[in-house]
Amino acid sequence: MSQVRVRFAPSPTGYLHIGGVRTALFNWLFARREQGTFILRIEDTDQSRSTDEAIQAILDGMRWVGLDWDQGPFRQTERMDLYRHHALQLLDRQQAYWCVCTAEELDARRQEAQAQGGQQKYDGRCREKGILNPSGDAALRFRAPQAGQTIIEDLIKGRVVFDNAVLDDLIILRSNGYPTYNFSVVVDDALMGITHVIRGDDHLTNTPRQVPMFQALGFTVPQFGHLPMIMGSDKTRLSKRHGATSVLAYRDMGYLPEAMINYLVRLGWSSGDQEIFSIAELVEKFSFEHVQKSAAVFNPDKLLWVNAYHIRHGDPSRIVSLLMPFLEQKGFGQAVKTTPVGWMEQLVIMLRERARTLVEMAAAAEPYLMPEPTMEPEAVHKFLTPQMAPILETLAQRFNSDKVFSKETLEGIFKVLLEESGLKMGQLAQPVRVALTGRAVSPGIFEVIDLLGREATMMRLRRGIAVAQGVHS
RNA sequence: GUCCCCAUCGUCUAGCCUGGCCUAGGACGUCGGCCUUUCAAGCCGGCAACACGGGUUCAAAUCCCGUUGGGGACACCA
Repeated sequence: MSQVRVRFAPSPTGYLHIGGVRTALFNWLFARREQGTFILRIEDTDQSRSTDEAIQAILDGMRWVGLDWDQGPFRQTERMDLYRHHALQLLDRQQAYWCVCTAEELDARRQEAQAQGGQQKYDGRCREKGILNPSGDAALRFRAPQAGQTIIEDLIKGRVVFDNAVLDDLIILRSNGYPTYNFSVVVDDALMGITHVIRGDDHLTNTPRQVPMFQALGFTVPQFGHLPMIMGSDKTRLSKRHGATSVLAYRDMGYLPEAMINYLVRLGWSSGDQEIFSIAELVEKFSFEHVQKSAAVFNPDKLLWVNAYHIRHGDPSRIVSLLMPFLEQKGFGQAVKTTPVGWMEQLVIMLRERARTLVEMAAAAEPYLMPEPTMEPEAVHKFLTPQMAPILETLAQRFNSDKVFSKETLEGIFKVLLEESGLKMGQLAQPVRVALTGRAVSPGIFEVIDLLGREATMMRLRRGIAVAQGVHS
């Protein structure tokens, strides 16, 4: 049984795009499922566009979503000798030839052909020149087959047939000595023993160009699987216009990596009616059989829902640690450090029902992390009225004299007071809520009291009473 | 322009390969209700799709052909 070897091969020309993450994910899932090897390769042969920052962003993004690689990251610029060696080998075998047409000439001819509506491919004028030692700048071209067909048995699309007549004599070595994409991929995929090339279907038409190169080089042709693309709401290729497309932007917006993975995998893949998956479940269930052939529209609303689900059902201690950077950003770093872990977990459990992102959760956490939470003016105006002051005072006294200060006894105190005063639950709970949190919206009032504990509850209640009495309003 | 891919609710999809169980299922969103101390969460329900036209067949969302529509590729970018 031959071991599965797959790769993710991004070019470092910008941040890591979520479309790229999905491609990486499918490769990773397949590798893990088959207990194969997942390789990370950086395709940086375009010197003018590749940057070190982009490489860093790719690695950071991959690490954040948890797609760990078994080999690499390899950089193509460190493997130049390999490409040159194999290109020259093709030259020796006359499967490649030197072309002395300049980029400008080619450009002009292409435009002319386009104007006349003709085929936009290299006219082959250097094909039979037999140039052996080009004097000036020259590029090496692959002699592509012009007869017959190239047939791809795609893992996702099925059988795809191309007439070789449409094949161009691609440049494989630029005049600056650098290999071009279609050639370096072939050499690397072959040398790295890649068994399955899983990539976006924008590469489908590159496949018949690459297959003859594998053959000319004497390499085994790998299997191919072309994933449908992700599109924006207007059905055009997903780009910045549609919103954030960098994975790290989603991290910063408070999305969980597992939610990102869960959402992305469902974009083009399914397992019956199931919507929520753990990573382990995905590894167990993933297969190309259920990968969709058609493109999918990215839906931020559903991603948000998936994220909220994972926040609600995730391990609280994990959510606490993921939440930490957002709390630090708000200046609560110190406050949290001196807070017991168990208390933080309770806070998260209390807040998770109404937070769709970690950013929302951090905002909701504020009143509980500061000794004197800021009071929303409208909430104060509406609920902390002078006539509420005596009732709150009574409540405070009874709370204070309560021996155990537990959720149950406090609820009892509340009930008795409601009966005595004739107030409805909402009429009492809202003022208390504003006194304790400064807001008109919060988790259940007894949960809040329970989390705050006697001391903080009493302090805040007193402050609320003062506000209600008009000490400042 | 040439080549290639694709086509089920607004969106993600199940079903299609191996026609009948489909009055087309689920999810997001949306609308209405329940629950309720606010807001959520949860629960119940509504609206909403087989692109079109021909075949094949007793029977087609499912098979075949065409049309239309969408996407992708045609660089000394990847």
